[in-house]
Amino acid sequence: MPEGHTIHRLARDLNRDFRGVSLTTTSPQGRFDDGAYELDGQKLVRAEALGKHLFLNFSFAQVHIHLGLFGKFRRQKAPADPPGENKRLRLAGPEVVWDLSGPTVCAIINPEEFDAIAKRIGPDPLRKDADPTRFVARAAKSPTPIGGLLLNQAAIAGVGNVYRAEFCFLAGVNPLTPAKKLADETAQQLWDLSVDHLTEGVRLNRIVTRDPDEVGVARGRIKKGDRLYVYKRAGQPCRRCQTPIKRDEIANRKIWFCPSCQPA
DNA sequence: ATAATATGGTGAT
DNA sequence: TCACCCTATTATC
Repeated sequence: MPEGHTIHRLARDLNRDFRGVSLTTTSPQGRFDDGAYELDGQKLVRAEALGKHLFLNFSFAQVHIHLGLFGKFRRQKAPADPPGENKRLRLAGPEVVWDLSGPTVCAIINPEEFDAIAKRIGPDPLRKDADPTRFVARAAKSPTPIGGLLLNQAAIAGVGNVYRAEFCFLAGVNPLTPAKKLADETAQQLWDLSVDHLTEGVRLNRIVTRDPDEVGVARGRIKKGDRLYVYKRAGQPCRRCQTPIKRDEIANRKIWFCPSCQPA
């Protein structure tokens, strides 16, 4: 399940497999039949990620994909298994096949629609063209809890529920703190954390915020269950101070924090 | 076998 | 703030 790193990694992997390749496209599920028919036989010019949005730029069409909470892309070497019931889109090249299931969005869009999305979302820490001052300035004005602002894709694009909780911990910030009460330096620190950790997320294709030195192995070798500081660890001891981790809710989503390392 | 849960987002109220 | 959409995996009976 996807935060921004997943989508950027996907764009990279799809480019490696399919950039410049003519693809056979089908919608085994049938819910994207028209689109798949239109794309069929076109070359993938480039896959690109903007926050949690994925764009597949074909020779004569652009596809917008958003995985939502459930969406997945899976890769197989050809020859591929027969597609199951729930494949919205199959992209088949001569050597590799990618299947998309469960997306919130999978649609052909026009340039105006692309521009509208690009304009709507905030700076993306995984993009070189991102402007962090937009995030810092917005935080300085926002009465929203910082734990909520970090989930707002118009404020910072690509951060999800795992990273938002982990970044607040790493910055020593209580997630309920109104964003505008934070020093600009703290907002900037949250931005810097997002750049570092999302980049690591792309590299590892997984979320690992834990300091490898604490565990004594490389970040990529940290075992499941040891990779995060607070996410889904309610009641368990803080990895830094042993205080039991607390759970709360911000913006309809659960969030976890250490009441001692992240005081109100 | 069935229920609960999940790294997301939209649109109505 | 809430209901709802999308699917797969894990937990509970």
